[in-house]
Amino acid sequence: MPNRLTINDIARLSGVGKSTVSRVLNNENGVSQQTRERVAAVVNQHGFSPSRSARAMRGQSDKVVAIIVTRLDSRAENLAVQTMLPAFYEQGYDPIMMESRFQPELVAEHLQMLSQRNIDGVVLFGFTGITPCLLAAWRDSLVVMARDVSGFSSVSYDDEGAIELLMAKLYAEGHRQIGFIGVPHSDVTTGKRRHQAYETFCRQHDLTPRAVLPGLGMQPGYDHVAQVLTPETTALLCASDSLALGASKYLQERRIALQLASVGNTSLINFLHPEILTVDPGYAEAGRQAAAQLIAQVTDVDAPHQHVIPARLV
Amino acid sequence: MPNRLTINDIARLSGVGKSTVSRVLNNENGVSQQTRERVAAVVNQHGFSPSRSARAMRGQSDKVVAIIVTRLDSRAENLAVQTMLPAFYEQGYDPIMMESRFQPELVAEHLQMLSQRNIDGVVLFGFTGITPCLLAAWRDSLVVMARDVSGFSSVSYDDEGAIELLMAKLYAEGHRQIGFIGVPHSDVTTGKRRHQAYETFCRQHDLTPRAVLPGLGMQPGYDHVAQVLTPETTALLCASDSLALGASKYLQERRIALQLASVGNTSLINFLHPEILTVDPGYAEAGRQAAAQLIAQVTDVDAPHQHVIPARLV
DNA sequence: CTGTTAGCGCCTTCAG
DNA sequence: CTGAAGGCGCTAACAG
Repeated sequence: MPNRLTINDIARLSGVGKSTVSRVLNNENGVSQQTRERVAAVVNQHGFSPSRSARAMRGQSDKVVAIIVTRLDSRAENLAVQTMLPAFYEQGYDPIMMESRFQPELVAEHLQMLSQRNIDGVVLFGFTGITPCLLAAWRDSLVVMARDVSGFSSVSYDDEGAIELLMAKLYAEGHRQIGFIGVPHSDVTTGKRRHQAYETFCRQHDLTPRAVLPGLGMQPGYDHVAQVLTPETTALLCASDSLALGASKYLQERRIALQLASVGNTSLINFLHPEILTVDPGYAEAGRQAAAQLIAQVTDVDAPHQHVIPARLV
Repeated sequence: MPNRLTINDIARLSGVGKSTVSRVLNNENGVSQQTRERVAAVVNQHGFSPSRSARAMRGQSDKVVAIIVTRLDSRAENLAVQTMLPAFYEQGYDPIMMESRFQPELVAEHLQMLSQRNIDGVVLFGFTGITPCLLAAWRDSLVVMARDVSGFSSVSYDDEGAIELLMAKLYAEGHRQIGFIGVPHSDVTTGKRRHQAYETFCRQHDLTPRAVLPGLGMQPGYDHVAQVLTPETTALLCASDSLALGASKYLQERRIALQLASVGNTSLINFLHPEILTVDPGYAEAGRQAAAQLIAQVTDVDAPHQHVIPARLV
């Protein structure tokens, strides 16, 4: 692993000056085809690669980005990160990872730490409590995931679309008593938007809404499903896969047969409960998009931009 | 986020030379208390932090490590990484993450990429197909997780101990017909060792072993449980939590009541199936240990070392 | 105790 | 088209 060769060695080995080697390395023009090939040969032969630190010191960019997830074991975020990583690597960026655990203070600490690293940019998975002022210093080099923070780039999911898709499908299948289990409105996206989309659909189709908003997680799902169930209920819409998991456990225990539907298409739920109707919020695409957007932004070819990923029934 | 101050600025601002500032920054001795405090004040006041690249170039390390997980959504690995990250950050190391997806070629590619990055060290979550020669170049700066590769540092789980713990408990509860569902022996740890520990316990306690080794994952668990069930079977031991999840789905569907036991204590399984007897292989501790070992090793205060984390009933 | 002087490996003028 | 010379921010000798 020691890459002890330097640009000087390569220069000597191929009988040219360092600047020429540098030009070849950076694909600059102003080098004869002959020389270029000769240098390239030596470079490849020795598996030489320029020192990133030296580069960084000269220019600016370290080519390092950070990805701050809420929890490492969030299935949804995993799916996004899974496409994000390769996208970054392809462009020569090294992604370092951090966990916020839904704590704004931890985000602050992490960003603090990152600012001492001369990081190029940050992808932050948003959650309740993230405020613009917390991120102020990063206006140009930050992409928020799953949430839109005014003034910042973001890649978010189509909450309304996802709910509409599911509701329309349930409705088409004949369901008229559809319960909803979600997240408090303090969570704008998973909470407020999804719930409102549900309410809206109910209103437009003359259905009686019955909703409960205990919050994210399996346990809340389990504990609170009962509250939206009436003897007539035939279907239940869940704002997230963890809620669906919890709710479905409850229903199974009570032997209550209900058509479940949920936002969030993960392998876990697909295996455990293939009967659940799910919609893919586009995690994979969101990951790619976030990486692309961040790179575009820090490479100065793009301005902050709000991007919404369309949902897709599966 | 631009840390535009340099050591020179600090020197000027506090009326000393750069070397003095450097000494203060690195807590070296040979600076009067007076001067030290004055410089420190200026540093804090301006929130100055030295450029990592410049430091790295001057011969110090980059303070960057890589963590190569098999899958970002492995619950077991998540738990280990969750403790590993803070451990690295505390020591000033930036962890970059990669996914191997159980493909040795991908590991090779990643290591290749890392060697051009002048990385300090690597934590690699092992799997079948990882050979010493693949890792040869990293002998001194690599820690393998969950597997021991001869000649390399490793942090592994106590496979035998975990199985014994579970079997002993099942036995103590009166179970005499205990099935086993595991992983082929090509996987030395989760596969061979756990299965053999099962066989050994059966032999020692005069039980009739009944095992099937379809491989990791929920689907294999679901598809193959039936093969180890007899009318007399009262308990089933699973080599991993995903197998347990699969098996338990099958049993639930068939309304077969069985005491399940499984290696792998994750919140998912604890919620979904609290009735399953689980043993914690010590993921959290393993993560801490791996980080500590890697740091000790690259700081040159330690030699490669095989570490085994004890299992613990929960 | 403290300042001065060299580079680390690279990119970037600037001459040739 | 190419090489020589500087300097990025920092640390490590070496002088005072």
